[in-house]
Amino acid sequence: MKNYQTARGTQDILPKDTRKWNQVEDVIKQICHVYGYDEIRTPIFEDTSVFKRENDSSDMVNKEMYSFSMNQKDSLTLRPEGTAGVVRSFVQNKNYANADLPYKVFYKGEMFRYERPQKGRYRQFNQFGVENIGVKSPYIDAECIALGYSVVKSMGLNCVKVLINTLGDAQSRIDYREVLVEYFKEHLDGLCGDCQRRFVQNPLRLLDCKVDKESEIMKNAPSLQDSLSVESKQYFDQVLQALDNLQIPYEIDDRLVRGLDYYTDTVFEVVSTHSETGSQSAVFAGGRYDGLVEYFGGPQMSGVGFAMGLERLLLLAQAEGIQLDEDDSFDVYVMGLGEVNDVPFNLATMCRSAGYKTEFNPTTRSLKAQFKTVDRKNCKAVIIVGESELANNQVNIKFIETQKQICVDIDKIVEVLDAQFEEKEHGHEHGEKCECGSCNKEND
RNA sequence: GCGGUCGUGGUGAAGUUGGUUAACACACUAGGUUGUGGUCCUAGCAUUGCGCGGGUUCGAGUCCCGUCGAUCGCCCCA
Repeated sequence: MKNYQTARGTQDILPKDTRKWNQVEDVIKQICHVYGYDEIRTPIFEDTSVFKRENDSSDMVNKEMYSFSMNQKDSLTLRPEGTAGVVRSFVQNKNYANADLPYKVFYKGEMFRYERPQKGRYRQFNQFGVENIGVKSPYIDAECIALGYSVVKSMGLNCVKVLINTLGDAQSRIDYREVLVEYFKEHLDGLCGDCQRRFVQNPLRLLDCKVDKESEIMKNAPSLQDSLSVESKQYFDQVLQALDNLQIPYEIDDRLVRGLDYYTDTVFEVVSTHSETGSQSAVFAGGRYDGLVEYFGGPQMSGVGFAMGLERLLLLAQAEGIQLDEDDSFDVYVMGLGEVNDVPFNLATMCRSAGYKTEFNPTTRSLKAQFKTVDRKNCKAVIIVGESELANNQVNIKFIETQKQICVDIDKIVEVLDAQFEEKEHGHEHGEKCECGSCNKEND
C-alpha cells in the first residue's frame, strides 16, 4: 500500500500553526512599513541564469537548485533565494531611472534548495528579506541590520547576537583571494579534505573551517584586513559607528565570509545563542553587493539586504518559550435538541451577519457531548434550541463565563448578544433577570 | 554528498534471550443523569495491525536486506 506523504524536506503548515505564521507576518509588515519598505512579489521560478551566475562557486547555486525544462531548450529554476530575483526585477523595470533612490523593498515567500533536511533546514522553506538598492551608505547598512534586528526582537527573541565583518570592495576581495590562494598553495597537505576542496571552489570559505580552525596554518593565514583598501576600512568603521548609534550590540568576526559570491564590503549574520538550536543557528544574514545590478544589465549601483529564515525564527521562538498563539475562541455556539429543523442553522446565520464568530452543530449529539465541544472550542456564549421553547418562538442563551442562562425571543437574539458583549467590553455587569414567563430555569 | 541514531494508535509511550491476547496513560466516543460541559464511575477505542517492501524462522514489533521518512553531526546555508 502506497503511503502518501509530503515530499522530503517539505511540510504541511496546519491551521494551528498558520496562526503563528500570521503573527510573524504581521510583525514583518508593520516593521517594514515603519522603515518605508514596500512589498515586492517576484516569480517563484525564473530563468536559471538569474540564479546561476558566471563564476559563482557556491554550493547553493551549483548543486542545490531545482532546475527543470519543459521544452528541452530553456532551463527554469525554483528560486533558492530572493535577492537575485529582486535585482533582476529592479533592472528589468528600470527602477534605477524613474524611482526615488534608494529602492526599498521587502519580500517573503517560499524558497527551494535541494539539501539534506535537518531541523531548521528544509527543501521548501520561507524567507523574509529586504533589499535596499541604489545608494551606498554606511547608514543604510546599519539601517538594514536594524530592521532585521527589530523583527527578531519584536518576536520576543532574546538569545541572538549580531556578527559582522567586511570583505572589502570588489578589488580588495579579488586581491585577498589571490593572497589566500598563494598562501594555502604551500600548505595544502596540512588541510582537511573539505578545505582542499574549498581551496579549489571557494578559497574565502577556508577561513571558517571548523576542523582546521586551531591549526597553525590557519592561524598564520594572511588576514583579510591587510588587503582592505583605505576606503573599505573607513566604510566599515562608519557602519560600526552607526550601529553604536542605534545601540545594537555586535561582534566583529573577521572569519565571517558569506557563501554567496556577490557580497562586497559589509557582511553580517545574526545567530541564535540558544542551546537547543543545533547547527542551524543563523536567523538572518546578508550583506552589501556592489556588482549585482550591473551584472543584470543595470548601471553601476550598490545594494544591501538580508534574508531571514522564517521556520528558524519560529523554531527559536518556540525554543525560547515564546507564546505565539492567537485567540482562537468562538463568540457563539448554536446547538439543537430534537426536532428543531433548520432553526440552529438560521440562528447561526443571524449571528454571523451581526459579526459574531459563530459555530453551529448540525448533528443530534447529546447536550452533554455538545457542551464538551463548546469547552474545546472555547465559546463565550451558547444558544440552545429546544423543542419546548421553540413552541413560543424562543431559545435559551447561556453565557459561559457567568454561567447565566436566559430564555429569549428568537428575533431578539442579536440584541441580547450585543448587550452582553458590550457589557463585557466595558467591564461591568448588571443583573439581568430572565424575562421569560414560561421558562422556569433562570440563572443557575 | 558523507557518517551516526531512530520509526509501535489521534498523542506520550511499554513490549524482557524472537513465542502465542500489542501494557499503561492522555485524548476521543457512548452510557450512568428520558434537555446543559469542565469532577467521578462504567464501557468502547491499533482494517490479525507495529513507516513501506522483501528475507531468515515452526514462530518476528523484536533478527537480516532494501526502501521511504525524521533526527544529530559534517558539508552548505536562512
